[in-house]
Amino acid sequence: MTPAKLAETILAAAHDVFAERGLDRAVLPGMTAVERPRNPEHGDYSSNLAMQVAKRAGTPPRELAAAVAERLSRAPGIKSVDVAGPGFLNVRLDAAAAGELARVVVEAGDAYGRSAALAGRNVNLEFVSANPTGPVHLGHTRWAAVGDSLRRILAAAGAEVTSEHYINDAGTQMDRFAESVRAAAKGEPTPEGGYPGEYVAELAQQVLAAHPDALEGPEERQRRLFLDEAYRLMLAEMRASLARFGVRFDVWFSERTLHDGGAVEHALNKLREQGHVYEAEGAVWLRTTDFGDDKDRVLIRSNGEKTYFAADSAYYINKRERGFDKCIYLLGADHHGYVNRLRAIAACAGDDPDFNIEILIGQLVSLVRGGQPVRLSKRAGTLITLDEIVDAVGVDAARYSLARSSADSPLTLDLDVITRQSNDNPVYYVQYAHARIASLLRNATELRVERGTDFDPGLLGHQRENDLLKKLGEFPEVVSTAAELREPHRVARYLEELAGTYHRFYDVCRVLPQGDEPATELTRARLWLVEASRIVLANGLELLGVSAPERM
RNA sequence: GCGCUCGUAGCUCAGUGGAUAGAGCAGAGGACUUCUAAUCCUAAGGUCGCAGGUUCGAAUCCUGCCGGGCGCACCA
Repeated sequence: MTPAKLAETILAAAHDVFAERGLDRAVLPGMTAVERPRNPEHGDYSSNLAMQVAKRAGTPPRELAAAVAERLSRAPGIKSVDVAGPGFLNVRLDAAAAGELARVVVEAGDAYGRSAALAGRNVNLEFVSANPTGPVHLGHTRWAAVGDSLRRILAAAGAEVTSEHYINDAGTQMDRFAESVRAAAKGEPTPEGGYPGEYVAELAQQVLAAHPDALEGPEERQRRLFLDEAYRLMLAEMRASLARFGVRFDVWFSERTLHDGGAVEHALNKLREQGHVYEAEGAVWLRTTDFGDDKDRVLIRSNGEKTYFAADSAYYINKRERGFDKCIYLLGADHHGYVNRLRAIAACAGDDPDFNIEILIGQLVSLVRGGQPVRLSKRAGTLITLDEIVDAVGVDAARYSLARSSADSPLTLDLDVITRQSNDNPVYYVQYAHARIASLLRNATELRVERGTDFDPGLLGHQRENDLLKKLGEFPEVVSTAAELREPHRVARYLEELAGTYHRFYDVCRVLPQGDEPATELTRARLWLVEASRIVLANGLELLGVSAPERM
């Protein structure tokens, strides 16, 4: 029996009790969930339903709980129901009902954990959106890992997801970048306000290699050539770095196309129609203060140039017109000042800022090495790139360590630890559980022991088997909760718990026959449980973009 | 100054109002004739930043204070 099924059964029992006693059934919630008590004395599952509704039902919680318990204990698959504390219902399942879960998981396979929780949602998920003026670096990496996992998790919860990377390829920063590359090609120092990094010199060499005459001809031709070539090379490098990190972007959206295609004009007109645009001091403004921003924002400067904010507005409106009902932005805490103005764009466009736009703010990653904080700076050359991180620890360890903690919490990475690639990273604990299972299954094949088409779930009655079954049963809810709360780290934490539960099972429950012993029904039942465990570990790791190794 | 955000074990972090606050790592002790010991078991480790409040119940919600990070452009 799955937790969801049990919750339904409990709710049904409560409905019966309410009907019997003539209580108002509207007091009961439409859905309820069961918890897994930490203390094993509190049963396999517990429900606080009676306490939640007692007050409004006008019945003491313990009395209500006792009545529900009496009915519930007669339901199939239920071994016992106790009322405890202020009104908890503590439920134990039959071994057979619990063991059935192994079948549910194995038969679902890859699909175990998927749901329709967010079905019908058409989501645009924007993250990273690094400027194409430098390599993807550590500052972006957390959002790459978290964003891509979120993409996978939202999709698993049934949402239609498009991941998107915005390219700020218009404006003066691009010109400064191109001029920095050109200066490097000429062997000149970096211009004022330009980009000094080593990568700039490398780009310069690449441009010269492809175009030996790049520094000849009219100034304007040179500028254009360096702009086009440096941009093309830099963008290709960014795409390669992110692809190597396992991050998929469905759309790379160029800011230039907004300007060239008239989308900015179109957006301005739309905002005007909604009545939130005005002119003052020679500039054109959006009255974002109508919707919680602390000051109005300029769309067109008095010199006629459109602001970055105008492009942001156009981009949002463009997304909505492409059919996305939810636009999610993943931003670092250094951009939290944009939250109100972005929400105001949605409101000014006539949308619901509490539904159509969602801005997730993540805390920044800081670094220590040798116990000393490391400050990252493009200028000082202490930038750490995504490629360097992957070279040092590999994709799995990097993605996992960034995705396993809540984006809300400031993260401190110790470079000494992370580059040591030791067991300090819990990813190995999880992966090892998968590799151990894969090894066991190889041995089973060698021994010609097969899982077969059926098994007796009642044989899975050992405490450690029960623990494992319960943990496997949690997975679908972990995924849907992670999707609803936009918190991929929940999947990682769950996998660590599952791996631990599996290791403890493995420690005391022999699966395969030893020596000349024959395979038994218990062997087969445990093979179903082991395969179910492998499936959930693999499905969970997939959601994090981390590999599930066959061997370690 | 205004605003946002974070504060939980020595370290890195979980804990969407529930029962005795958890994990990993580090440190102490134990288990290899191994279905992979990258594992398991035992013990130790806490003023959940501080002080009030809300309620049957608060690490969780509210207020104030303290401390860290970040942000406050007709910049991009």
